[in-house]
Amino acid sequence: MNLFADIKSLVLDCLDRLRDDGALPTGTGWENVSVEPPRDPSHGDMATNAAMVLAKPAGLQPRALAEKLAPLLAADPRVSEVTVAGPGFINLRLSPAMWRGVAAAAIREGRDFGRSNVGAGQKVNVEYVSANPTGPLHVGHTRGAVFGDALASLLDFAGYDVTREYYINDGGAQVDVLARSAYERYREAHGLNPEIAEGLYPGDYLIPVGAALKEKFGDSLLEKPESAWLAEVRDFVSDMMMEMIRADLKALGVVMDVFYSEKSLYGTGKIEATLADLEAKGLIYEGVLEPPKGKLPEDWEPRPQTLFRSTAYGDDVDRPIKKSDGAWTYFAPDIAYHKDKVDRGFDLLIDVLGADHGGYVKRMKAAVAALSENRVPLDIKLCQLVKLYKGGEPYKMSKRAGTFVTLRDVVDEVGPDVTRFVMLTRKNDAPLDFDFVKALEASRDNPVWYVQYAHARICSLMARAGEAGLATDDSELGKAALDRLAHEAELSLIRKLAEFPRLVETAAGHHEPHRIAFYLYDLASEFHSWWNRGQDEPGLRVILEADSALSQARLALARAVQVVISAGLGILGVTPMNEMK
RNA sequence: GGCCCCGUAGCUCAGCCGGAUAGAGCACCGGCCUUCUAAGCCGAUGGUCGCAGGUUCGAAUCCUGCCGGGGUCGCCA
Repeated sequence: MNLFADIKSLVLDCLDRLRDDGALPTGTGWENVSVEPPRDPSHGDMATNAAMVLAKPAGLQPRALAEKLAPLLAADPRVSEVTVAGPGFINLRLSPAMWRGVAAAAIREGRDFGRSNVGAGQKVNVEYVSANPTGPLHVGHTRGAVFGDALASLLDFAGYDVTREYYINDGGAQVDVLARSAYERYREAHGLNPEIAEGLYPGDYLIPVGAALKEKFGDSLLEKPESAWLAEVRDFVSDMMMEMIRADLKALGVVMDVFYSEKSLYGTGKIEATLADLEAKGLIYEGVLEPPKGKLPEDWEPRPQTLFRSTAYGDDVDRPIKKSDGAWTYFAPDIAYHKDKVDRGFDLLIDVLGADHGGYVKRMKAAVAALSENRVPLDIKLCQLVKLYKGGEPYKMSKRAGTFVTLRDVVDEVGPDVTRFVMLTRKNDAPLDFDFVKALEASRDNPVWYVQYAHARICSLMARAGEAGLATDDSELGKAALDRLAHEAELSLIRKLAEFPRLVETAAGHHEPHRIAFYLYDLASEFHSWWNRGQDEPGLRVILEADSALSQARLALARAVQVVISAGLGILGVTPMNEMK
């Protein structure tokens, strides 16, 4: 149930009637009309901007239009009061029963409360992590993993048909470097001194890989030229790296639907077909790029290359898809990969990338626009840097990789739930400070703790209520006399609950899962505040010996809060805690 | 130099496909609480929304320019 959506459709119905009566011109759409909680609650329960948005096409003053619309709205039994205010807002007050119905709906619908169908089953591909298979995932990947995963869940909750996908960059030069690095560890496993030359991967995580190579190949690769072992070692090692990465992701609770290998694009004609597609559209030509503006790189020289006319789709310059020696640039398989996504019938593509890929956005959007003939939108979400701290001090150590902090380091330190929540307490395009100490702190300024605490507190309350002889199962709570909830703090809490379905739609529409985290913090805050009133005013406590009907009603409200916290955390991939340890 | 992101209270940040008096936490200040239901609660102060223009009935939000911070910029992906 979504009360805001219900009232919005009421507003739209009334607008239709005004149009049918000739008060509004035919052909005008209602897409800019919104129904939302007013900033100042004293204005009412909900406000619509309909009169202001439609004043111009109607040829009326906003307030005059509002006066026409108001009586139609007031005639609806759900609406108890309508006022026209300010520049033309229409403020609605709903009957308290409507609001109480929200709590009942939350209990009835459980963790499906707030589920929406705005996505209308559209097929969305969310590509995230997509780290090179050359080592363990680090903190930066962790943020992308959490963000992408939460976004995917959010879209699913909002009615999209979501595919979670990982693109394995196993086709470029970096996997050759990986193979050479692992070969040195293989030699090391035979008691030889490894030569970790400049440019090779130095991390200790390759030592067991060297041992595995020894186990598989014995000494058969020693003393052989690189050409004899490179391909075999490369495949073996990148498979091992992917195993490790999958395990890392699993530790964080991330499970992909599809792992798509870059290598699989080669030798299948897919890249060539993509090129042919673009060529047929007149977007491929041989040319020489202008040098970059400003300071010229020292070794700049003009080179003829095969170029993609990305400027035809909003990019700043055309981009090379072949190097001057005729080999593909990394961009070519990436276009082919995105063409494959388009061909698989997705209605929307989302790529989650690190902020250092910012320069890549325009060309990829151009490519997808060209390939899909503007049918399939591509949204690229860039995740900014994570800065790690420990009690306010910068934290850089890693036991495993030596040079960078890994996903495992973080998860081992604070657990997957805290990792995930904290990573979502900032919007993706803002840098994130992650403090290992603060993340585990039991205080109000730690959002994870504060939200979990609210949930645990309710669990504890339910247990006590049971001991006090009150019914705590959903079917009984669903029958509670909610009309006993009359205190302002209680109604305000219910109104907060009612926002959740609307928030889900907004967050999904913006592709911004962090909004769920912020909402949960607000909700927890509101709940704790209500709860704490019982300290000073015993009459506001949930469990009241003298009034079991009221107790039951308050218990139902608490359950509704619990349900929404649980649903929200579910979207973020965080397990609600039943008790604080 | 081009492009992208960011700039909101002392600090950390929400809010941004235009809407009413710009919100939260921390810090600071003033009360309360010190076991009643779980690790405190209530309240006050605090803002030229980087600057300057523009569009609009209305701009933190959209457009242009500038300032400051970060990222990125042809055979690395």
